[in-house]
Amino acid sequence: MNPRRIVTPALTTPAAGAARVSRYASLAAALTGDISSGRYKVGSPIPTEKELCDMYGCSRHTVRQALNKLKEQGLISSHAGIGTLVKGLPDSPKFLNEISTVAELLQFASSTRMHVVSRRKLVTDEAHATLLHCYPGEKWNLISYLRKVPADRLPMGFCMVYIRGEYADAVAGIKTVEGSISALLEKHSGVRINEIQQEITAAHLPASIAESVLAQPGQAALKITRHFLDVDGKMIQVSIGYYPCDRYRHVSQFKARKPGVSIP
Amino acid sequence: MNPRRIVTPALTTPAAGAARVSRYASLAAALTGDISSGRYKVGSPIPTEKELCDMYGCSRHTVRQALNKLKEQGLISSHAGIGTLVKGLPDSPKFLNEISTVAELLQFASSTRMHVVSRRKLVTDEAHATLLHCYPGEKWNLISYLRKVPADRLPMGFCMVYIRGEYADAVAGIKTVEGSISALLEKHSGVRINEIQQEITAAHLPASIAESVLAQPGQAALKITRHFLDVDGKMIQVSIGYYPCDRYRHVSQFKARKPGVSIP
DNA sequence: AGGTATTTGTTCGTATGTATT
DNA sequence: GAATACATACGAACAAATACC
Repeated sequence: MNPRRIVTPALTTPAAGAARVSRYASLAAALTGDISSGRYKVGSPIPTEKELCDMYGCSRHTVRQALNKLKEQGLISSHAGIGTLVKGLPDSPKFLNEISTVAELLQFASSTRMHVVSRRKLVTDEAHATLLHCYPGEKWNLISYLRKVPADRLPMGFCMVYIRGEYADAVAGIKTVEGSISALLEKHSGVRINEIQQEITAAHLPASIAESVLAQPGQAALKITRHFLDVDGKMIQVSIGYYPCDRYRHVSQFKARKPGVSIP
Repeated sequence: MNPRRIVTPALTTPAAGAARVSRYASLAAALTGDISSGRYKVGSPIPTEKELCDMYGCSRHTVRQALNKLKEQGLISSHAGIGTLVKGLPDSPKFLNEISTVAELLQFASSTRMHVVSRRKLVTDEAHATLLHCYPGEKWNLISYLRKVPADRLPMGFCMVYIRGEYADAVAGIKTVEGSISALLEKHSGVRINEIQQEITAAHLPASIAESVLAQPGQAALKITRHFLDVDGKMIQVSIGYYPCDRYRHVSQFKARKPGVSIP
């Protein structure tokens, strides 16, 4: 039949006294590699448990622990009398960013407030059209405000918000706001934000903004640009914020999707 | 034979006829019930493996199979020396509305390459412990590299990656890498990254890094710090990257989920 | 159809290592 | 250092499901 010898590259030797990975974990990694490399093809059987014991020189218990890891990830399935079949290719894990509300995305706790510093109407030109992903000649409103923590002297940042004309009533006479502007829009006019595109870059603080936030011109700052779209893909609101370094950190947390849970 | 002591009546006795449910499955069901009934409370320990052996009159191996089922469902977590703690209630539906389509959270992926510039082993001190969320005295590896687009002269950024000692073999002799380091770790040692914490701030480019990336010292840059954790919450890898402004933009997209669609 | 060999599933036992108290 | 508790790994046996002759 076959030469009962180790044709397969042996497991990472636990030789040197350093901290090491468990045998079953190494075996699982090796088998995963063999599946993704095509050595074991989808739909075909992998070697039997006994054969794997011989190939890798370990006990059946260890082999089964490794196979269990692959089963948890949905890579294989096994049945008594049949053997173990490759069910699918290893998928790079998908990560979810767990946020539930727009307010959470904005990350400004309820402890911060917006203080409006200016407000004006405008008709979009070419430059606006590029920024707002709209056509020239549309009516929009522009509101600028400072984001502040009441206890702090220095504002966290300066923000400019473009709002499509028909929704601007929601923020008509407002001086200070808790929460988010998009929440105001949703409450007042019934638009439903369906998609948010967010871009974060580093920038040097422009002089005019530096003055507003009591910072040095040219200081490093986070520039966060967000586009808010409704279900039809219509641009509702665009915000551009400058946050001097040391006054704001953008934090997010991603968790792996559980195997078998599909996301539409 | 050994004394069949069945103190707890929960298990369907395997004796009579052919009640063909495995013992470990029955035990898992019993424990799940005890958790949802509040007999074992969230945050509190459940009996030790040995105690469960005695309570249910089965071997430790069977008990561990049952506990493994609960671990897969995220109900419990166990640690050597501590015991097994209840992590959450069964079927806790605490999932959220919006997802980030981060097929690549690390948005560089395929078109860019990492060029390793230095590599060393270290034993963590207090400062490391704070950064790595670990204890002083642990063995870690530190790899520094430049992220480059092959066609461009200027690198996108400079990155330092801390890797827990036992996983460092995966990147042992590597000079350039396509893709991500965490993918290497997963492939080589079988660790499964389960959670990523990401922090983005603005920073002024330190002189040493500015030199590496051919930029001006003090220039504004994105500083991106990421912590990679496995299912047990163990820190596997921590990366800190500096990306001068104009060389990299961090983009993400959030979409609302249809109301009523819940993720189990 | 029947019997046997193969393969995974379940369960026991034992020993040693590692992390924590 | 000792005791405790989980983690890893070896071995063995039998049961259940399937395949093959």
